[in-house]
Amino acid sequence: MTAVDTATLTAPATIEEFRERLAAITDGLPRRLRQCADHIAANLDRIAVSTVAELAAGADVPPSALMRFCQILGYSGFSEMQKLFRDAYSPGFPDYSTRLENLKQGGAGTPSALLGEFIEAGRLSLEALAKSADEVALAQAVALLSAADTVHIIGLRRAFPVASYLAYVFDKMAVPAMLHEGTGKLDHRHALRPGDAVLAITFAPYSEETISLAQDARARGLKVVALTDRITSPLARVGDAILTVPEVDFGAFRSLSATLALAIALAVAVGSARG
Amino acid sequence: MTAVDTATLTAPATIEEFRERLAAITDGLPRRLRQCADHIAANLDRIAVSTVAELAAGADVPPSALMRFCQILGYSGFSEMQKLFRDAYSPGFPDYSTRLENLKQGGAGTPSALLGEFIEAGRLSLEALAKSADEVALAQAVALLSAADTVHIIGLRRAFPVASYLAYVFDKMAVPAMLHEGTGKLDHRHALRPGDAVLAITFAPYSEETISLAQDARARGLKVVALTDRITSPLARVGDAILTVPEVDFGAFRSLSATLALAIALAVAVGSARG
DNA sequence: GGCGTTTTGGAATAATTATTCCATTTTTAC
DNA sequence: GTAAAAATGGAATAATTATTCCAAAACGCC
Repeated sequence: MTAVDTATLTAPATIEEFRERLAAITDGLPRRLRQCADHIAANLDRIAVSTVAELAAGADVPPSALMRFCQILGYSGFSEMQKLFRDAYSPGFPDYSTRLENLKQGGAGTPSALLGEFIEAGRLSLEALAKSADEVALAQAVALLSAADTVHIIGLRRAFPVASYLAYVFDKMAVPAMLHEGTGKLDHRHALRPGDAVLAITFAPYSEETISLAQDARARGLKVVALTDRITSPLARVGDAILTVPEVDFGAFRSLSATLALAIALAVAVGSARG
Repeated sequence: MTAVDTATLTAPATIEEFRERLAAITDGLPRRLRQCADHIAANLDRIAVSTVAELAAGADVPPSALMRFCQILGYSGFSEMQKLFRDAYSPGFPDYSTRLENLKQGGAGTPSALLGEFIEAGRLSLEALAKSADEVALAQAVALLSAADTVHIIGLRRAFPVASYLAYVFDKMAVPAMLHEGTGKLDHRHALRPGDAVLAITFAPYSEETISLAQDARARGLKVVALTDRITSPLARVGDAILTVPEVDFGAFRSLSATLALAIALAVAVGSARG
């Protein structure tokens, strides 16, 4: 047997474990078995509703290779593995996908097709956010902003809609907040006072004004909450709490669905925390 | 045979048809078969991943009763019926829902729970948009705005983020556009010139300024595209093209996911149509 | 209450699908 | 280049699962 059989003893019991195991063993697998791994990884969602023969055909291997693969993963066979996916199967239901197909069918570039793409991008972003959201960072951010006197919100360009919605929600919830828009090239920096906090939002390509304001606030000892796209963003270096949001772009534009969901949750949580 | 067999000839080919058929025949079915219908209706989402025996057990009937039921619906047997559900199965990622549960588990009111709710609201909105989007109205709206000289965008309060994102996208795509924000109570109404078009956005409770601007534009012979929540909205009366978007609220705040998806699709389509 | 009709349950069978096994090929190590 | 080890494909078999069929039960009608 291969070096892999150290892993043979325990079969993954959740989809998450399954993913990890898959990633861990894929390298160092012989050709046919790797084809299995690749195809399985790319079609996790179809395992629940496929037969050995179908999956094997998709991976372009004989059924027996796929059986071996299941056993390497630690299962007694395909059926046992499939059970995991059948139990976890959640209905991403129904006509939704059919309808999406219809929308896209008009052909690339038609308004309906574009709409279909943006809907899809939004949905993927939300799902990714559900999976990746950092609960600890979110709690931190809520704590920082709840303790602040005034919340200063800054987000320009593509981040501006988010900033303005935050300002709206804070206003409705009676949280003292100020929206910094670059109108008239004034940066209203003097409005930052000790005890305040800054909520800064920016995505690649990062806007300088936003980063500069955040740095400035930091230097003056104010707390900074960063809402950005990656942990490697320049904003992440100056934030006391870092919230990252995975947004799926379609074409040049991002959907903002995930970003807004996170932003509202943050704002509402802060609003309730302040009573 | 029963009175039902008039329907026997054609088997439902989509989930939607299946639903209708089910509803249509359930009354007037003998006891065991009705149990099948009820259980199937309540577990549509598990058909793809279940066996005859499992479903029969769930409905508390012998397998043969379930087989008969499938045939009454017009299928050759269970397998053929199941195929419909296996094919239509849309990849709603397996652990997405698990993770959502985890987020919500923190307890009502915690930041994570809120985030979970907003993600869910966003996703539902997007799905509803996919199902309800009016392709004809969208095409009309694109045509109107593409033909305009300048596009005037107005959306206040909760609609403002949408308006500002539209302004951003139009700018990036070199479409002449002007964002009307209420700054300083100026309404810049004189900026509306013959040949321009207005893109107005408002949701209940509808903002007067937006409606007033739209009416004014209409009176002057400009084309008006309305982006709103219902067909009965006051904005719908003054629009040359009406786009409605079903948004799921959570608490007092709406997710905007669906609205933004529609808005970007519209903007990008207009951008490409203009060259 | 008896007779024709419909419905029912379960056992028998057919079809499909998973799994094993081993002869053959390919790779690896020397 | 050769021998040992690993990987492979496919045919044979086992297991599961779907489907049919029919005797028995329930029902409706007169």
